[in-house]
Amino acid sequence: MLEPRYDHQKTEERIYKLWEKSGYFNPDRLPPVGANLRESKRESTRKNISINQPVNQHKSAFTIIMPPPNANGSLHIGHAVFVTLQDIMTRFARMRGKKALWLPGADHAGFETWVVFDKKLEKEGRNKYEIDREQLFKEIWDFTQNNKKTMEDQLRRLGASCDWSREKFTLDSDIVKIVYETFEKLYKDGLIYRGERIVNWCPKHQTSLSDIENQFREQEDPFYYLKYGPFTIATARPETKFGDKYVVMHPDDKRYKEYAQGQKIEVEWINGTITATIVKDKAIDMKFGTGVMTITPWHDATDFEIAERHKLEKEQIIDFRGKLLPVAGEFAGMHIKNARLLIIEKLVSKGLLVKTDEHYKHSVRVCYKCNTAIEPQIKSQWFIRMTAEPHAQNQKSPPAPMLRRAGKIKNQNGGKSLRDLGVEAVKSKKIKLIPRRTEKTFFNWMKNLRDWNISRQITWGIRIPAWYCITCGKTAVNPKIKANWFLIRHGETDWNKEGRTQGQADVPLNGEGRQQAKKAAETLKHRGIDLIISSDLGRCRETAEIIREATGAEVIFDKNLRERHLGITQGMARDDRNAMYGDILYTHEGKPPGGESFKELEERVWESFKHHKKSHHHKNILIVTHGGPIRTIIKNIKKWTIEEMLERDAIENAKIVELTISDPCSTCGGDLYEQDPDVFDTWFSSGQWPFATLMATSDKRQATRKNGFKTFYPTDVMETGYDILFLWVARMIMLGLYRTGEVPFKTVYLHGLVLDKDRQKMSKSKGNVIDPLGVAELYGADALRMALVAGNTAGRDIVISEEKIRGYRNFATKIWNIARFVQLHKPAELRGLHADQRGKNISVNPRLRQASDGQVRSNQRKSALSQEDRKNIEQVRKIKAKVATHIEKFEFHLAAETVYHYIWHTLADKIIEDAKARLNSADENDREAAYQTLETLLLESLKMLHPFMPFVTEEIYRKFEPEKMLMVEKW
RNA sequence: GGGCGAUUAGCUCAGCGGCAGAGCACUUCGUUUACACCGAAGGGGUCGUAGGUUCAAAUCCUACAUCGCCCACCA
Repeated sequence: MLEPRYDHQKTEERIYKLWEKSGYFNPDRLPPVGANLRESKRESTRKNISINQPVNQHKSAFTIIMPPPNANGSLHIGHAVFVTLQDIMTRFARMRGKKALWLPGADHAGFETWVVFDKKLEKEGRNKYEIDREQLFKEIWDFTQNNKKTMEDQLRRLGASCDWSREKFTLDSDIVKIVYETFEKLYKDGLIYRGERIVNWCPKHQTSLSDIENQFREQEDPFYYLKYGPFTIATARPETKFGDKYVVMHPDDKRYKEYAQGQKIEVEWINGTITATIVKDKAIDMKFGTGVMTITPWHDATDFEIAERHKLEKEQIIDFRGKLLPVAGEFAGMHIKNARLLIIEKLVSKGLLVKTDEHYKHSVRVCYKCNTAIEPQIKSQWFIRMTAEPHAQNQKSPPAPMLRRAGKIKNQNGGKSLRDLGVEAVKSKKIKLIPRRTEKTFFNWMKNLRDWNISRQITWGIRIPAWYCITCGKTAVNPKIKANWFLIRHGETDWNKEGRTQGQADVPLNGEGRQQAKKAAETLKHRGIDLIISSDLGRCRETAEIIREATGAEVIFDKNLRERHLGITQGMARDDRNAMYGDILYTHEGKPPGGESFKELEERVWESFKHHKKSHHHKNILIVTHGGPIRTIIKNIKKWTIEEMLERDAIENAKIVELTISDPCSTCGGDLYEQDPDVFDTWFSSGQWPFATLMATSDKRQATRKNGFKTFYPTDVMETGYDILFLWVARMIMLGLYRTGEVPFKTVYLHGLVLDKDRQKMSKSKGNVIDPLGVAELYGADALRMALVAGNTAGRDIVISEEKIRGYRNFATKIWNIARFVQLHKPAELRGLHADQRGKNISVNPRLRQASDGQVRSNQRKSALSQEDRKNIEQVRKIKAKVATHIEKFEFHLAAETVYHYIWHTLADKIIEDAKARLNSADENDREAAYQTLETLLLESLKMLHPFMPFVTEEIYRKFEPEKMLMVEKW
């Protein structure tokens, strides 16, 4: 008997476990159609099934790839929206007999996680720049893995019927491999290039960002009109103006027709007289200001493009931390914030400031995460070419130099650009966006696409698979890596600390040195070191020993890797040594009394290195040695002169230098490479998510998985928030089409943001955040799901309030009580019988069920049903069909409201009320018919409510059909 | 500057050519016998404004007003 009140807290977890245990989340393990039996019963009934049923009737697949939540926090209410909508579609498809796959995952979320983790470090009083790259990566890895685990549990709490056996993380090695292949293919097709181009630099996070990772902030700044020779130019950023030596005007501007392109004039400028060159360019707006401007190509995108067009020189004025470079003269080294007013003062004193507009309003690009003003910089970065002709949409932009070889470009798409591929897929309706109006937004954005910078200067992410030949700099994309070699200097000694010359003196590590070695060992632990080759001097030997303990690699010693012998200077304080022997020490061939020359060291060490490389080139080797030998090795690889080498900073204690060995470089024959230090923009990897996940789920254990991609791709629906239409959806469309030749999904359903009942965006600072798990705890996941669906259309923001959720909790109780009522009125002769027995003995119920499915109607015991009964059964059939149509048309709100209305205001308020008298009737036949009708209506209602409120419906269904699972019942 | 959207009951929103709808809130009444997380009845709207198309407009078209979102290299 059902409890008087439905207790979601006791039920939901139990039901979820039941589903998960059944294995039916995995479409490969769905029961044959019509053979819906619980796990425990399966074996015993298998024979029966095979006689009557074909083994698998699940012909077509239905696939949704879950937008992988960022593994840097826990789920918020926005996640609950996607869980609800996607679960509705998946459960509906499953009940419709499809091989329904909802593939879950999590995103490492490169920059976003980096920002979150950075804040965490700040709180802990740590600085990310002082943490070793490998160490930092590992910490963030652990952080994301923990979050991921939490999120998985949360998804379960919300009832997500996704196939956990296929779950993927964006950093899984099989995913990374696929991402690398895409990168390589793009490179070979000429759609990806590395170039010195202007990028959006966030000075706080010290990385470049793509164009869409910026926001615009309106602000008011003083606007300075400056005298520049015969012209007046205006700027809001005087601190960039030091190097301005081009003055640009529109070619048609009559005011300046006396000036010719290329003409040179002398002008008095901030730090003295400079020679300015006249440039005529149509990018100038004649109506703005004086119609003349000077340009700063290094720090402004427009200026950069003008400079590219006219092949002008570019000079960096501001460094990557926002400080002025030597070109700024007396202001060099100052932060631009502090320098600005001082520069203005100087301009005033030189009589160069014409006037100031104090209230100039303009929008400034800011980092979308930290709101710091973006500082455009020129940097060598990887870009994806989005358009057929570089910047063709914009006559102001010429082809970037690196793209001049346009003629060579070829790819399988008949030379179509990524943009064209995407636009055509949507235009031709191969991909449909819901709501339809977002297609306009999509086209509008695609029209103005610019090349996409995918390099990020952060640690957290997928390292770009580009290696550069250390000797000549040639690029090798995704090369076959034979081995990784590491050079490490020993840890600190007391002599290091005191600045005493060590040479070959046998000095032990100090405490700090041992700590450094341990830290390095931690880092190297995961790098698969096969062999450690160490200098035999104590400080190296100890370092090697510490690393051996962590990595388990064997250690061999090599005297030839010792530090340079410094003869009588060994033990001397550095200053004294340099005073006495500096002239000799810092030349190639000079040597101190009793010591070695640099040349001798170099010959000894380089011979040794070459020897080891020859014998161990296929192994991962760690060489533990000293500062001198490491610099020597690098000098020889890079073919530096001794002067070039001496210019470089000394190697720090326990500093690791990484070298990759691959096939010899086709240009110089060298086989040592260093990897690009940058990682991918997260969206480059998540843009490949639909095909990457399916390609990667070819599990060795299950033969059926091998065709995972073939069966489930293209996927059916991509359901996500409209806020990432450009960031993610557009990229998936383009990369999916490019890589697989097919659309990644047929329909895109975009939902809105979740707002509170006052239409406010939820934010932690406003304190109006609704925690979906808290709500699920309080009112049940079913109630939350219903509240998120009802009354909301695609693409519109979703307003949710506690009252609304409470309303649907009441609904769960309502249907529970309907079930109680029905159960309570079960005629005595039907009570205590199991469902299948009942079927055999009485066979009323199955017949009714058939009728409700609109199938053949049996004449057997027809008289038992009243006219009204038949009408009611016909009605529920119609309602169910209507609900199905709504779901198929992605009108989830209408589907939900239809079910709600039927159950509450038709089934409960009318049908049940009308049935009360008959259920107490003296006529046994009538009583039975009334009951059977009600039970049928209830079970049909449960079916159509199930995708929306899976827990309570499953729980009730089990009370009536203990052998069956509603989740896989036929709709 | 360009694009997209919204304006319907007190609130949140559906409806998008055929008698103005839902949930919540409100009013009145009811309830021993599935449910007060309930039931019955009810009040409440010139569908932003002004034109137009149509037999018929909340719905289609055109302006306007107000609000919101997205995109954008006027120095």
